[in-house]
Amino acid sequence: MEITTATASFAALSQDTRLKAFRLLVSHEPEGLPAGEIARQLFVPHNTMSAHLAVLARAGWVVSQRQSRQIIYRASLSHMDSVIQFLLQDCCAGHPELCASFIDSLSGCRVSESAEQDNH
Amino acid sequence: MEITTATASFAALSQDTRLKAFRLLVSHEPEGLPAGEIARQLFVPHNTMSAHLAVLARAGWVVSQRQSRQIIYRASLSHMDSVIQFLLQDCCAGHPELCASFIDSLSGCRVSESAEQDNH
DNA sequence: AATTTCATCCAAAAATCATTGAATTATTTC
DNA sequence: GAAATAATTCAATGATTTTTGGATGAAATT
Repeated sequence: MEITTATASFAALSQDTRLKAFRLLVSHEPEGLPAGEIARQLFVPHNTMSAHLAVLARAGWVVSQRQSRQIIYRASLSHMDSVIQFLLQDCCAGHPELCASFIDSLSGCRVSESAEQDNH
Repeated sequence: MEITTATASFAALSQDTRLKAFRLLVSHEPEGLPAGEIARQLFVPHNTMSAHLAVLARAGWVVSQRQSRQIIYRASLSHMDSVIQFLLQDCCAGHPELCASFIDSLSGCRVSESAEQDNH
């Protein structure tokens, strides 16, 4: 990942409404939510929300798809994965012990019941 | 992690010089680097760098410690861990399959030789 | 084809952030 | 204690971002 891609990604999540919108979309995977519904749930005017969603989309955090009159937004979990990889990169090379403790802290997340495939 | 802590954290890394400084410090763990040295390596005036380091410190990405005339900065790997946890949080609850693929992608990071302890 | 609904685009004002010369503080050295 | 070194703080300017009223676009309904 390029450094400019990374700064743009962080900038996109550096704003309250946008971070909340992204998290909302993560919690609504994989169905997604229409723009207006996101605005409603976050108590933000639609045009303001639209501007924020455009920033998130430009940065790669969300993808959108028209569905009749609505535009459905979805979180891009693969982008999230890329950003996390980027952060850990230098660390894993020089300090594998952090990666170890990090994997430990993820161990609460078991993959037993749901085994779905996802393609975004 | 509070949402305002999270937005402040992302804002701190949303600027080229600051992101580079943080990565530089990650790659210099655990010794750290003095402020002036960071400024020199990134070709930034010291007062500009000082302002950026203050932002990183306020957000929790770095910690500093005076050592005679210099102020040594170090990356806070534990803060990085917290931010990543925050990002994955909603995901692990609802979509454990992403965490799985994420753990997979970390598997290249072996912890065999270095087994140091770290306390920040 | 006019109306309604859902959403984006435009443009301008307000707010926030980045940069840097000059001044200041803290520490060591002579 | 004066000079030198390392870094921060101050203040002012320039640049970017956020917000939103109003206009426009795209699809469905009548």
